[in-house]
Amino acid sequence: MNIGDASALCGLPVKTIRYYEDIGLVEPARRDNGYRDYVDSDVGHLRFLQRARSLGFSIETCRSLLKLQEDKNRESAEVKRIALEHLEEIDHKIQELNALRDTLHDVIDVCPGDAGAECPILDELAEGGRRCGKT
Amino acid sequence: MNIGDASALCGLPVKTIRYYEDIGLVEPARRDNGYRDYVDSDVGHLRFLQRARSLGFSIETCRSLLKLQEDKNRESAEVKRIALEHLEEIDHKIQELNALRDTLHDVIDVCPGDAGAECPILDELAEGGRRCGKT
DNA sequence: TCTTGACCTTCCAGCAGCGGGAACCTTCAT
DNA sequence: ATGAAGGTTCCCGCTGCTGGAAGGTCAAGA
Repeated sequence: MNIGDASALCGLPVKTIRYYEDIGLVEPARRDNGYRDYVDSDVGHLRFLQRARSLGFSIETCRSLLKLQEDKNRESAEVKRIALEHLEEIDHKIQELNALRDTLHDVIDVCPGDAGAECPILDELAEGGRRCGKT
Repeated sequence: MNIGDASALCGLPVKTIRYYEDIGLVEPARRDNGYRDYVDSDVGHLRFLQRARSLGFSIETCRSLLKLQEDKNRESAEVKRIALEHLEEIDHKIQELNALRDTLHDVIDVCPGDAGAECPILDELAEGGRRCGKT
């Protein structure tokens, strides 16, 4: 099957699929005319990647997960470890964003938002009041 | 003052300061020897940028904010509008990450994490169960 | 005076994870 | 025969820096 069909089946853009081949993630056979020829297992891998990426796993982590999926001697503990590590990163990002959000919200709150030039937001940025997070 | 001193005062790496000059954010005078010469107002701008960036504003938004700070005819409403827009983006990201987190947590939860090869996480990625977010 | 070392300068390359577009080839339907 | 809709490679661009190479400058010590 051509790359366009594979794209339709896995939900990844053609460009992305070619990129994944470049970095050695899914390397399909080639036909005489030079066209890539995707078989079902290739599409399966692409779908796997699409889902893993949509869960926020990095490309390199996806590579590891794909290898684990192929490896029949794998231990689910290894997969779980990887996933937990990722979960922690996400939790960490959420924490950071929440702190950011609160700081931003506070400073926005005290801004009149009118036609005057007086602006606590700019003051905060310029002078860096004690309120600014990241102790 | 030299770039190293400016760096120490504003908390930005030397490389970053030079980059900000490249993109026209803070362009200090030069001395005869070619060295950049930062005055207090330059450092003020750098500190402003450091704080705005740490609040997650994009470089281009920082540029706008810096212009607004310079503009004595500004209206605080404009600043507030920009900040609110940014706040919404952050809220949006938080939503996404929370959804991600929940999905990930659910799938991790059912994985035994033992020495066996059986792994619901990989199954989920391969088959894409109904549980996978992003309707 | 010479040298050492810490600065400073420019430029070039690279990270993630693709997307856009040029320039070209292949296939298929009309 | 022709044109559209695929396919191919290649290279640049994005964000926001960061690292490194190759060199110029400056202050202090021997």
